[in-house]
Amino acid sequence: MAVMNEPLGLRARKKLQTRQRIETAAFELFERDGFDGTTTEAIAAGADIAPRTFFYYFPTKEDVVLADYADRLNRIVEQLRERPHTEHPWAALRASFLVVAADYDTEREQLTRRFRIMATTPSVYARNLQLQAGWEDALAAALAERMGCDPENLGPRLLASSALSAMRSSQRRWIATGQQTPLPALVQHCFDQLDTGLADIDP
Amino acid sequence: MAVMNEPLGLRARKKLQTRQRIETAAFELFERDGFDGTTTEAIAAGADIAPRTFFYYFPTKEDVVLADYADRLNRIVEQLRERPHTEHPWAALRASFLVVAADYDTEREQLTRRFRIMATTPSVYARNLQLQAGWEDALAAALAERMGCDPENLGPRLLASSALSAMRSSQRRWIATGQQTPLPALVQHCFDQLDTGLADIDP
DNA sequence: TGCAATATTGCAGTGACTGCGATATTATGA
DNA sequence: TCATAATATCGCAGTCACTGCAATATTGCA
Repeated sequence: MAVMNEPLGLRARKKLQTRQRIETAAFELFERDGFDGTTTEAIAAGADIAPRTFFYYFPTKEDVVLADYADRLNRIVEQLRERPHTEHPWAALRASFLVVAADYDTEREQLTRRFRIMATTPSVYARNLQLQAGWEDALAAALAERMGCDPENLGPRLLASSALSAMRSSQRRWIATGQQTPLPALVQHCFDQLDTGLADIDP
Repeated sequence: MAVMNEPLGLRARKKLQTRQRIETAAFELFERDGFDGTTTEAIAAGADIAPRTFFYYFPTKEDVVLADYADRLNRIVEQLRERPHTEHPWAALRASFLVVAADYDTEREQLTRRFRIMATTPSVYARNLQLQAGWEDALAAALAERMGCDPENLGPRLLASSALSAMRSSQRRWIATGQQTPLPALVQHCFDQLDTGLADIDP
Protein backbone atom coordinates (compact mmCIF):
# COMPACT_ATOMS: atom_id res chain seq x y z
CA MET A 1 0.00 0.00 0.00
CA ALA A 2 2.90 2.30 0.68
CA VAL A 3 4.68 4.28 -2.00
CA MET A 4 7.29 2.47 -4.08
CA ASN A 5 9.81 4.91 -5.39
CA GLU A 6 12.64 2.74 -6.58
CA PRO A 7 12.39 0.86 -9.91
CA LEU A 8 10.04 2.98 -12.03
CA GLY A 9 10.46 1.70 -15.57
CA LEU A 10 10.64 3.74 -18.71
CA ARG A 11 6.89 3.62 -19.04
CA ALA A 12 6.10 4.97 -15.61
CA ARG A 13 8.78 7.59 -15.91
CA LYS A 14 7.41 8.85 -19.17
CA LYS A 15 3.95 8.97 -17.74
CA LEU A 16 5.08 11.08 -14.84
CA GLN A 17 6.88 13.38 -17.21
CA THR A 18 3.80 13.85 -19.32
CA ARG A 19 1.71 14.49 -16.28
CA GLN A 20 4.19 17.08 -15.21
CA ARG A 21 4.18 18.69 -18.63
CA ILE A 22 0.41 18.95 -18.47
CA GLU A 23 0.51 20.63 -15.08
CA THR A 24 3.18 23.06 -16.16
CA ALA A 25 1.38 24.02 -19.33
CA ALA A 26 -1.89 24.31 -17.46
CA PHE A 27 -0.64 26.63 -14.75
CA GLU A 28 1.06 28.80 -17.29
CA LEU A 29 -2.20 29.23 -19.13
CA PHE A 30 -4.21 29.67 -15.96
CA GLU A 31 -1.90 32.49 -15.04
CA ARG A 32 -2.31 34.16 -18.40
CA ASP A 33 -5.96 33.54 -19.26
CA GLY A 34 -7.49 32.51 -15.98
CA PHE A 35 -8.86 29.08 -15.15
CA ASP A 36 -12.17 29.54 -16.92
CA GLY A 37 -10.49 31.19 -19.86
CA THR A 38 -8.34 28.16 -20.47
CA THR A 39 -9.68 25.20 -22.41
CA THR A 40 -8.52 21.65 -21.95
CA GLU A 41 -7.68 21.75 -25.60
CA ALA A 42 -5.29 24.63 -25.06
CA ILE A 43 -3.66 22.77 -22.20
CA ALA A 44 -3.24 19.70 -24.37
CA ALA A 45 -1.65 21.81 -27.07
CA GLY A 46 0.71 23.35 -24.55
CA ALA A 47 1.69 19.94 -23.27
CA ASP A 48 2.10 18.46 -26.73
CA ILE A 49 -0.52 15.81 -26.41
CA ALA A 50 -3.78 15.11 -28.15
CA PRO A 51 -6.87 16.73 -26.63
CA ARG A 52 -8.26 13.33 -25.83
CA THR A 53 -5.17 12.36 -23.90
CA PHE A 54 -5.71 15.05 -21.33
CA PHE A 55 -8.58 13.05 -19.89
CA TYR A 56 -6.40 10.00 -19.68
CA TYR A 57 -4.40 11.84 -17.04
CA PHE A 58 -7.01 13.96 -15.28
CA PRO A 59 -10.68 13.21 -14.94
CA THR A 60 -11.44 16.90 -14.74
CA LYS A 61 -9.87 20.22 -15.57
CA GLU A 62 -10.26 21.10 -11.92
CA ASP A 63 -8.18 18.13 -10.88
CA VAL A 64 -5.07 19.61 -12.43
CA VAL A 65 -5.20 22.28 -9.75
CA LEU A 66 -5.97 19.85 -6.96
CA ALA A 67 -3.75 16.97 -8.01
CA ASP A 68 -0.95 16.88 -5.48
CA TYR A 69 -3.22 18.28 -2.85
CA ALA A 70 -4.98 14.98 -3.28
CA ASP A 71 -2.20 12.65 -2.27
CA ARG A 72 -1.48 14.92 0.63
CA LEU A 73 -4.84 13.96 2.06
CA ASN A 74 -4.11 10.36 1.29
CA ARG A 75 -1.08 10.64 3.47
CA ILE A 76 -3.22 11.84 6.33
CA VAL A 77 -5.33 8.72 6.14
CA GLU A 78 -2.18 6.59 6.10
CA GLN A 79 -0.85 8.42 9.12
CA LEU A 80 -4.07 7.79 10.95
CA ARG A 81 -3.94 4.10 10.19
CA GLU A 82 -0.44 3.83 11.61
CA ARG A 83 -1.21 5.54 14.88
CA PRO A 84 -1.39 3.37 18.01
CA HIS A 85 -4.92 2.25 18.73
CA THR A 86 -4.56 3.17 22.34
CA GLU A 87 -4.45 6.83 21.43
CA HIS A 88 -7.68 8.75 21.69
CA PRO A 89 -9.28 9.10 18.24
CA TRP A 90 -9.27 12.86 18.31
CA ALA A 91 -5.66 12.96 19.43
CA ALA A 92 -4.74 10.59 16.63
CA LEU A 93 -6.51 12.80 14.11
CA ARG A 94 -4.78 15.86 15.38
CA ALA A 95 -1.38 14.26 15.20
CA SER A 96 -2.01 12.94 11.68
CA PHE A 97 -3.07 16.32 10.38
CA LEU A 98 -0.15 18.06 12.00
CA VAL A 99 2.39 15.72 10.50
CA VAL A 100 1.16 16.48 7.03
CA ALA A 101 0.59 20.17 7.64
CA ALA A 102 4.23 20.42 8.59
CA ASP A 103 5.51 20.15 5.05
CA TYR A 104 3.12 22.71 3.70
CA ASP A 105 5.77 25.27 4.36
CA THR A 106 8.30 23.61 2.11
CA GLU A 107 6.30 23.97 -1.08
CA ARG A 108 4.92 27.41 -0.48
CA GLU A 109 4.84 28.95 -3.95
CA GLN A 110 3.32 25.93 -5.60
CA LEU A 111 0.70 25.59 -2.89
CA THR A 112 -0.09 29.25 -2.85
CA ARG A 113 -0.68 29.23 -6.57
CA ARG A 114 -3.04 26.31 -6.24
CA PHE A 115 -4.87 27.79 -3.30
CA ARG A 116 -5.25 31.11 -5.04
CA ILE A 117 -6.94 29.52 -8.00
CA MET A 118 -9.08 27.48 -5.67
CA ALA A 119 -10.11 30.54 -3.73
CA THR A 120 -11.13 32.49 -6.81
CA THR A 121 -12.68 29.78 -8.93
CA PRO A 122 -15.95 28.35 -7.62
CA SER A 123 -15.81 25.21 -9.71
CA VAL A 124 -12.36 24.37 -8.38
CA TYR A 125 -13.38 25.00 -4.82
CA ALA A 126 -16.43 22.85 -5.35
CA ARG A 127 -14.33 20.03 -6.69
CA ASN A 128 -12.05 20.42 -3.73
CA LEU A 129 -14.96 20.03 -1.34
CA GLN A 130 -16.15 17.02 -3.26
CA LEU A 131 -12.79 15.34 -2.96
CA GLN A 132 -12.61 16.16 0.72
CA ALA A 133 -15.99 14.55 1.17
CA GLY A 134 -14.45 11.36 -0.12
CA TRP A 135 -11.64 11.63 2.37
CA GLU A 136 -14.10 12.33 5.11
CA ASP A 137 -15.50 8.90 4.37
CA ALA A 138 -12.04 7.37 4.48
CA LEU A 139 -11.22 9.10 7.73
CA ALA A 140 -14.54 8.12 9.27
CA ALA A 141 -13.96 4.52 8.24
CA ALA A 142 -10.48 4.47 9.76
CA LEU A 143 -11.79 6.04 12.95
CA ALA A 144 -14.70 3.64 13.16
CA GLU A 145 -12.31 0.75 12.90
CA ARG A 146 -10.13 1.93 15.73
CA MET A 147 -13.19 2.84 17.80
CA GLY A 148 -14.77 -0.50 17.09
CA CYS A 149 -18.05 0.86 15.81
CA ASP A 150 -20.02 1.32 12.63
CA PRO A 151 -18.64 3.96 10.22
CA GLU A 152 -22.15 5.36 9.93
CA ASN A 153 -22.21 6.28 13.60
CA LEU A 154 -22.26 9.91 14.53
CA GLY A 155 -18.97 9.74 16.39
CA PRO A 156 -16.49 9.01 13.62
CA ARG A 157 -18.39 11.19 11.14
CA LEU A 158 -18.35 14.22 13.36
CA LEU A 159 -14.70 13.73 14.20
CA ALA A 160 -13.66 13.42 10.58
CA SER A 161 -15.84 16.27 9.47
CA SER A 162 -14.58 18.55 12.22
CA ALA A 163 -10.97 17.78 11.44
CA LEU A 164 -11.47 18.74 7.81
CA SER A 165 -13.26 21.89 8.91
CA ALA A 166 -10.29 22.79 11.02
CA MET A 167 -8.03 22.23 8.08
CA ARG A 168 -10.06 24.34 5.69
CA SER A 169 -10.38 27.14 8.19
CA SER A 170 -6.65 27.12 8.73
CA GLN A 171 -5.88 27.11 5.04
CA ARG A 172 -8.19 30.01 4.43
CA ARG A 173 -6.64 32.03 7.17
CA TRP A 174 -3.21 31.12 5.91
CA ILE A 175 -3.99 32.52 2.49
CA ALA A 176 -5.87 35.53 3.82
CA THR A 177 -2.89 36.67 5.84
CA GLY A 178 -0.37 36.07 3.12
CA GLN A 179 1.20 33.07 4.82
CA GLN A 180 2.34 35.08 7.84
CA THR A 181 1.70 32.50 10.51
CA PRO A 182 2.97 29.05 9.59
CA LEU A 183 0.20 26.68 8.64
CA PRO A 184 0.91 24.08 11.31
CA ALA A 185 0.44 26.68 14.01
CA LEU A 186 -2.97 27.61 12.62
CA VAL A 187 -4.00 23.99 12.36
CA GLN A 188 -2.85 23.37 15.88
CA HIS A 189 -4.84 26.33 17.10
CA CYS A 190 -8.02 25.11 15.43
CA PHE A 191 -7.60 21.64 16.84
CA ASP A 192 -7.08 23.17 20.24
CA GLN A 193 -10.36 25.01 20.01
CA LEU A 194 -12.23 21.88 19.02
CA ASP A 195 -10.42 20.01 21.72
CA THR A 196 -11.45 22.31 24.52
CA GLY A 197 -14.89 22.91 23.10
CA LEU A 198 -16.25 25.73 21.05
CA ALA A 199 -18.05 27.13 24.07
CA ASP A 200 -14.65 28.33 25.21
CA ILE A 201 -13.99 30.61 22.28
CA ASP A 202 -12.90 34.11 23.22
CA PRO A 203 -15.37 37.01 22.96
CA MET B 1 -35.33 41.93 4.33
CA ALA B 2 -37.98 39.67 5.80
CA VAL B 3 -40.44 37.74 3.68
CA MET B 4 -43.46 39.57 2.29
CA ASN B 5 -46.27 37.16 1.68
CA GLU B 6 -49.29 39.37 1.12
CA PRO B 7 -49.86 41.06 -2.24
CA LEU B 8 -48.18 38.82 -4.82
CA GLY B 9 -49.49 39.99 -8.18
CA LEU B 10 -50.44 37.82 -11.07
CA ARG B 11 -46.91 37.88 -12.37
CA ALA B 12 -45.28 36.61 -9.21
CA ARG B 13 -47.97 34.02 -8.74
CA LYS B 14 -47.50 32.63 -12.19
CA LYS B 15 -43.78 32.53 -11.69
CA LEU B 16 -44.14 30.50 -8.54
CA GLN B 17 -46.51 28.15 -10.31
CA THR B 18 -44.07 27.60 -13.13
CA ARG B 19 -41.25 27.02 -10.71
CA GLN B 20 -43.37 24.48 -8.95
CA ARG B 21 -44.26 22.78 -12.21
CA ILE B 22 -40.59 22.48 -13.03
CA GLU B 23 -39.80 20.89 -9.70
CA THR B 24 -42.66 18.45 -9.95
CA ALA B 25 -41.77 17.41 -13.46
CA ALA B 26 -38.13 17.12 -12.53
CA PHE B 27 -38.61 14.88 -9.52
CA GLU B 28 -40.95 12.66 -11.45
CA LEU B 29 -38.27 12.16 -14.08
CA PHE B 30 -35.49 11.77 -11.52
CA GLU B 31 -37.51 8.99 -9.94
CA ARG B 32 -37.99 7.27 -13.26
CA ASP B 33 -34.70 7.81 -15.08
CA GLY B 34 -32.35 8.90 -12.35
CA PHE B 35 -30.79 12.33 -12.01
CA ASP B 36 -28.08 11.79 -14.57
CA GLY B 37 -30.47 10.09 -16.92
CA THR B 38 -32.70 13.13 -17.03
CA THR B 39 -31.89 16.01 -19.34
CA THR B 40 -32.90 19.60 -18.67
CA GLU B 41 -34.66 19.42 -21.98
CA ALA B 42 -36.83 16.58 -20.74
CA ILE B 43 -37.64 18.52 -17.62
CA ALA B 44 -38.60 21.54 -19.67
CA ALA B 45 -40.86 19.39 -21.80
CA GLY B 46 -42.48 17.94 -18.71
CA ALA B 47 -43.07 21.39 -17.30
CA ASP B 48 -44.39 22.78 -20.57
CA ILE B 49 -41.75 25.40 -21.04
CA ALA B 50 -39.04 26.02 -23.58
CA PRO B 51 -35.67 24.42 -22.88
CA ARG B 52 -34.13 27.84 -22.59
CA THR B 53 -36.60 28.88 -19.92
CA PHE B 54 -35.41 26.23 -17.51
CA PHE B 55 -32.27 28.25 -16.93
CA TYR B 56 -34.30 31.32 -16.23
CA TYR B 57 -35.53 29.56 -13.11
CA PHE B 58 -32.58 27.46 -12.05
CA PRO B 59 -28.94 28.17 -12.72
CA THR B 60 -28.15 24.48 -12.64
CA LYS B 61 -29.92 21.17 -12.91
CA GLU B 62 -28.57 20.39 -9.47
CA ASP B 63 -30.30 23.39 -7.99
CA VAL B 64 -33.70 21.90 -8.63
CA VAL B 65 -32.90 19.30 -6.02
CA LEU B 66 -31.43 21.79 -3.57
CA ALA B 67 -33.84 24.66 -4.08
CA ASP B 68 -35.89 24.82 -0.90
CA TYR B 69 -33.02 23.47 1.07
CA ALA B 70 -31.41 26.76 0.12
CA ASP B 71 -33.85 29.10 1.78
CA ARG B 72 -33.75 26.90 4.81
CA LEU B 73 -30.15 27.87 5.29
CA ASN B 74 -31.07 31.46 4.66
CA ARG B 75 -33.42 31.24 7.58
CA ILE B 76 -30.59 30.09 9.79
CA VAL B 77 -28.63 33.22 8.97
CA GLU B 78 -31.67 35.36 9.71
CA GLN B 79 -32.14 33.60 13.02
CA LEU B 80 -28.56 34.26 13.92
CA ARG B 81 -28.90 37.93 13.13
CA GLU B 82 -31.90 38.25 15.42
CA ARG B 83 -30.28 36.62 18.43
CA PRO B 84 -29.29 38.86 21.33
CA HIS B 85 -25.69 39.94 21.05
CA THR B 86 -25.07 39.12 24.67
CA GLU B 87 -25.42 35.44 23.91
CA HIS B 88 -22.24 33.51 23.34
CA PRO B 89 -21.62 33.07 19.59
CA TRP B 90 -21.59 29.32 19.75
CA ALA B 91 -24.78 29.28 21.80
CA ALA B 92 -26.42 31.58 19.28
CA LEU B 93 -25.37 29.32 16.44
CA ARG B 94 -26.69 26.28 18.20
CA ALA B 95 -30.02 27.90 18.88
CA SER B 96 -30.35 29.13 15.30
CA PHE B 97 -29.67 25.71 13.83
CA LEU B 98 -32.04 24.02 16.22
CA VAL B 99 -34.90 26.35 15.39
CA VAL B 100 -34.61 25.51 11.74
CA ALA B 101 -33.91 21.82 12.27
CA ALA B 102 -37.16 21.61 14.18
CA ASP B 103 -39.35 21.79 11.11
CA TYR B 104 -37.39 19.22 9.21
CA ASP B 105 -39.79 16.69 10.61
CA THR B 106 -42.81 18.33 9.06
CA GLU B 107 -41.72 17.85 5.46
CA ARG B 108 -40.22 14.44 5.78
CA GLU B 109 -41.07 12.82 2.44
CA GLN B 110 -40.04 15.80 0.37
CA LEU B 111 -36.78 16.18 2.28
CA THR B 112 -36.02 12.51 2.19
CA ARG B 113 -36.44 12.47 -1.56
CA ARG B 114 -34.05 15.37 -1.93
CA PHE B 115 -31.51 13.93 0.46
CA ARG B 116 -31.63 10.59 -1.21
CA ILE B 117 -30.77 12.08 -4.57
CA MET B 118 -28.09 14.16 -2.93
CA ALA B 119 -26.58 11.13 -1.26
CA THR B 120 -26.42 9.11 -4.44
CA THR B 121 -25.48 11.75 -6.99
CA PRO B 122 -21.98 13.18 -6.62
CA SER B 123 -22.65 16.28 -8.68
CA VAL B 124 -25.63 17.18 -6.52
CA TYR B 125 -23.71 16.62 -3.33
CA ALA B 126 -20.90 18.74 -4.70
CA ARG B 127 -23.28 21.54 -5.52
CA ASN B 128 -24.70 21.24 -2.04
CA LEU B 129 -21.28 21.67 -0.52
CA GLN B 130 -20.63 24.63 -2.76
CA LEU B 131 -23.81 26.34 -1.62
CA GLN B 132 -23.00 25.59 1.99
CA ALA B 133 -19.63 27.23 1.50
CA GLY B 134 -21.48 30.38 0.58
CA TRP B 135 -23.52 30.18 3.74
CA GLU B 136 -20.43 29.53 5.74
CA ASP B 137 -19.29 32.94 4.58
CA ALA B 138 -22.60 34.48 5.56
CA LEU B 139 -22.51 32.84 8.96
CA ALA B 140 -18.93 33.85 9.54
CA ALA B 141 -19.77 37.42 8.63
CA ALA B 142 -22.70 37.51 11.00
CA LEU B 143 -20.61 36.02 13.76
CA ALA B 144 -17.75 38.41 13.15
CA GLU B 145 -20.13 41.31 13.45
CA ARG B 146 -21.48 40.19 16.78
CA MET B 147 -17.99 39.32 17.98
CA GLY B 148 -16.67 42.64 16.81
CA CYS B 149 -13.82 41.23 14.75
CA ASP B 150 -12.76 40.69 11.18
CA PRO B 151 -14.72 38.01 9.27
CA GLU B 152 -11.43 36.58 8.11
CA ASN B 153 -10.38 35.76 11.64
CA LEU B 154 -10.07 32.14 12.60
CA GLY B 155 -12.76 32.36 15.29
CA PRO B 156 -15.88 33.04 13.24
CA ARG B 157 -14.71 30.80 10.41
CA LEU B 158 -14.14 27.82 12.62
CA LEU B 159 -17.44 28.34 14.39
CA ALA B 160 -19.40 28.58 11.17
CA SER B 161 -17.59 25.69 9.59
CA SER B 162 -18.08 23.48 12.61
CA ALA B 163 -21.77 24.25 12.81
CA LEU B 164 -22.24 23.20 9.21
CA SER B 165 -20.21 20.07 9.86
CA ALA B 166 -22.51 19.23 12.72
CA MET B 167 -25.47 19.74 10.46
CA ARG B 168 -24.13 17.57 7.67
CA SER B 169 -23.16 14.81 10.05
CA SER B 170 -26.62 14.85 11.56
CA GLN B 171 -28.33 14.79 8.21
CA ARG B 172 -26.26 11.88 7.09
CA ARG B 173 -27.04 9.92 10.19
CA TRP B 174 -30.69 10.81 9.87
CA ILE B 175 -30.84 9.35 6.40
CA ALA B 176 -28.67 6.34 7.24
CA THR B 177 -30.99 5.26 10.02
CA GLY B 178 -34.16 5.80 8.05
CA GLN B 179 -35.21 8.85 10.05
CA GLN B 180 -35.49 6.93 13.29
CA THR B 181 -34.19 9.56 15.63
CA PRO B 182 -35.67 13.00 15.01
CA LEU B 183 -33.23 15.32 13.29
CA PRO B 184 -33.22 18.00 15.99
CA ALA B 185 -32.06 15.46 18.54
CA LEU B 186 -29.15 14.49 16.32
CA VAL B 187 -28.22 18.09 15.71
CA GLN B 188 -28.39 18.80 19.39
CA HIS B 189 -26.15 15.86 20.10
CA CYS B 190 -23.53 17.02 17.64
CA PHE B 191 -23.57 20.52 19.00
CA ASP B 192 -23.18 19.07 22.47
CA GLN B 193 -20.05 17.23 21.41
CA LEU B 194 -18.52 20.32 19.89
CA ASP B 195 -19.57 22.27 22.92
CA THR B 196 -17.81 20.04 25.40
CA GLY B 197 -14.88 19.40 23.14
CA LEU B 198 -14.09 16.51 20.88
CA ALA B 199 -11.56 15.18 23.34
CA ASP B 200 -14.53 14.01 25.38
CA ILE B 201 -15.92 11.66 22.79
CA ASP B 202 -16.70 8.20 24.12
CA PRO B 203 -14.40 5.24 23.27
C1' DT C 1 11.97 -11.53 -31.71
C1' DG C 2 7.08 -12.00 -30.90
C1' DC C 3 3.29 -11.30 -27.96
C1' DA C 4 0.73 -9.05 -24.22
C1' DA C 5 -0.13 -4.90 -21.85
C1' DT C 6 -0.77 -0.27 -21.87
C1' DA C 7 -0.51 4.52 -23.78
C1' DT C 8 -1.92 7.72 -27.43
C1' DT C 9 -4.97 9.33 -30.58
C1' DG C 10 -9.10 10.54 -33.75
C1' DC C 11 -13.79 10.78 -34.31
C1' DA C 12 -18.25 11.52 -33.42
C1' DG C 13 -21.37 12.53 -30.04
C1' DT C 14 -23.98 14.21 -25.72
C1' DG C 15 -25.59 17.57 -22.81
C1' DA C 16 -25.20 21.53 -19.71
C1' DC C 17 -25.01 26.17 -20.01
C1' DT C 18 -24.58 31.12 -22.30
C1' DG C 19 -25.38 35.44 -25.06
C1' DC C 20 -28.28 37.71 -27.93
C1' DG C 21 -32.08 39.46 -29.95
C1' DA C 22 -37.08 38.95 -30.88
C1' DT C 23 -41.56 38.62 -29.01
C1' DA C 24 -45.18 38.09 -25.72
C1' DT C 25 -47.12 39.19 -21.35
C1' DT C 26 -48.01 41.92 -17.26
C1' DA C 27 -47.58 46.21 -14.50
C1' DT C 28 -47.88 51.24 -14.14
C1' DG C 29 -49.11 55.89 -14.62
C1' DA C 30 -51.38 59.49 -17.23
C1' DT D 1 -58.22 53.13 -21.43
C1' DC D 2 -54.21 53.31 -23.51
C1' DA D 3 -49.27 54.03 -24.17
C1' DT D 4 -45.14 52.61 -22.19
C1' DA D 5 -41.92 50.48 -19.21
C1' DA D 6 -40.68 46.20 -17.11
C1' DT D 7 -40.14 41.54 -17.20
C1' DA D 8 -41.01 36.70 -18.87
C1' DT D 9 -40.65 33.46 -22.59
C1' DC D 10 -38.53 31.66 -26.29
C1' DG D 11 -35.41 30.25 -30.47
C1' DC D 12 -31.04 29.99 -32.23
C1' DA D 13 -26.48 29.32 -32.59
C1' DG D 14 -22.57 28.42 -30.21
C1' DT D 15 -18.91 26.84 -26.63
C1' DC D 16 -16.86 23.52 -23.97
C1' DA D 17 -16.15 19.68 -20.75
C1' DC D 18 -16.34 15.09 -20.99
C1' DT D 19 -17.40 10.13 -22.98
C1' DG D 20 -17.32 5.63 -25.70
C1' DC D 21 -15.27 3.30 -29.17
C1' DA D 22 -12.09 1.51 -32.05
C1' DA D 23 -7.59 1.99 -34.37
C1' DT D 24 -2.75 2.43 -33.74
C1' DA D 25 1.66 3.07 -31.56
C1' DT D 26 4.71 2.16 -27.81
C1' DT D 27 6.75 -0.43 -24.16
C1' DG D 28 7.45 -4.63 -21.06
C1' DC D 29 8.40 -9.32 -20.93
C1' DA D 30 9.14 -14.27 -22.07
